[in-house]
Amino acid sequence: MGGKSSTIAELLIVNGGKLFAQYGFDGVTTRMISEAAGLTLSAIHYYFKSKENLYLEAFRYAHDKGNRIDFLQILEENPVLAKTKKGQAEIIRTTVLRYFRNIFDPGRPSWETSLLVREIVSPSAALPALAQTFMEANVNNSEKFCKLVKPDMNSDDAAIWAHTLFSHAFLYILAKKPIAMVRGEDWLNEKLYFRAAQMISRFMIIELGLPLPEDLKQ
Amino acid sequence: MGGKSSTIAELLIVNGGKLFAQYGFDGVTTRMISEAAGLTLSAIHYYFKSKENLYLEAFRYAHDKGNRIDFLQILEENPVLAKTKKGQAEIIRTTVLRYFRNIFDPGRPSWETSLLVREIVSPSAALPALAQTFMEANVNNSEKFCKLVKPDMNSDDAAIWAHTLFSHAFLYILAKKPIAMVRGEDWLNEKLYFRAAQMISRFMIIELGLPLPEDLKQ
DNA sequence: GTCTATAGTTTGATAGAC
DNA sequence: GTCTATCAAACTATAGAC
Repeated sequence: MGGKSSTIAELLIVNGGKLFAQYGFDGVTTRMISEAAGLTLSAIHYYFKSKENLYLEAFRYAHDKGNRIDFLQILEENPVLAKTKKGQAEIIRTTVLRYFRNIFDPGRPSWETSLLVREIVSPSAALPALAQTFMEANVNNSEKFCKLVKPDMNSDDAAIWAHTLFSHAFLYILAKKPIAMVRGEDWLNEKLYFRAAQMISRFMIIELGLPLPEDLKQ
Repeated sequence: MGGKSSTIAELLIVNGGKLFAQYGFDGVTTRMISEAAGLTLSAIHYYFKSKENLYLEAFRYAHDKGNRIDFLQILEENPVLAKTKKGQAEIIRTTVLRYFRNIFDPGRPSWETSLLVREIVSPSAALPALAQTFMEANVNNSEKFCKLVKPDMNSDDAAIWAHTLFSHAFLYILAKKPIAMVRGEDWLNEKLYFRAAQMISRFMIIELGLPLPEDLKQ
């Protein structure tokens, strides 16, 4: 039944999560996981009963570790910002930058994020949980912010607007290997993520008719 | 040895390709494919020797069927367009629209596109071929066009600029199911793709400092 | 060429010694 | 709790009848 904070259980969750994030549920065997953890196959079934159960626990682990970052969050921290157009633009710029920083922070193990994203691509029994929390917060809150700035905004357009941020992150998380093949191993570095964040926030700010901060002007 | 246009071989390729596109290589068994094709397991090994071989043939099939759509293509069709800023904006708008139309045309089986995209997410032995042709044409030609319009454009920024289009398509192809869960089954329809194409081309045109066509103004 | 039957592995999961 | 040994099922692939 997935011991809560047992060292061994967490060892299996982390090693399993890394492998699931990289190869997907079907691409990983229980033997691969137990070997990576320096244990035998039986350990998995002792702590988690089944492979699927281990996956769900790894997913929950990754899900709980993910920081909440969306447009409403910064608005909650500093409600005054929302009152001016300049402040609203600032919310966008800060959110996009935080979003990229959080996802691509090299000092933070990124398999948690990859696992969540891979669940979107290859849905399993864990998808409903992901849809209700992660996507709800990201997509729907973005839409709420969008309509707060521009009340007459079409609901579909608001979603597409938000996708500009998510789809870039989605691409950079999932297509790391092919991108490295085409553009070189070191291309997806911190500097590039910063430039991407700049361009994306520039678009999102202009699209909502807000004034562009000085440092985002071309 | 993959018979070139034998009806049975193509039947296996199409049925296998559809399943590979949906569940990935590891998520599909040879029995699933042969049953879907109304044949027995042996047919696969008779026509293609191995499961991996069938996958590679299905990938090649999907790859060959994919129409080339990139910014340089329209420029080749109508070289005069590139000479004015208005024409350059037109190239962007037309390319983005064609790109979305091609990918999301309901009258066209879309498993070919899904299979190519899934190869990006879960690379196999077929990735190098994909990287050298599909991605080369899409990403690099976009960069070339970008620099043609704006010669002093930073090379990294040009790539990020192009990713705006690709990442949206990437998201809508791969995240169909979770998006349907969050926003409803019918949300990703033709009308939405058209609106997405409008917003994306609006961004790409503005970002390059080109004049916005009348019908793209908000 | 397409089938049935089956070989040879690998998989997830279990039993039982310690 | 962790191991070795093993099971039953599913897998890819092959052999051989027709």
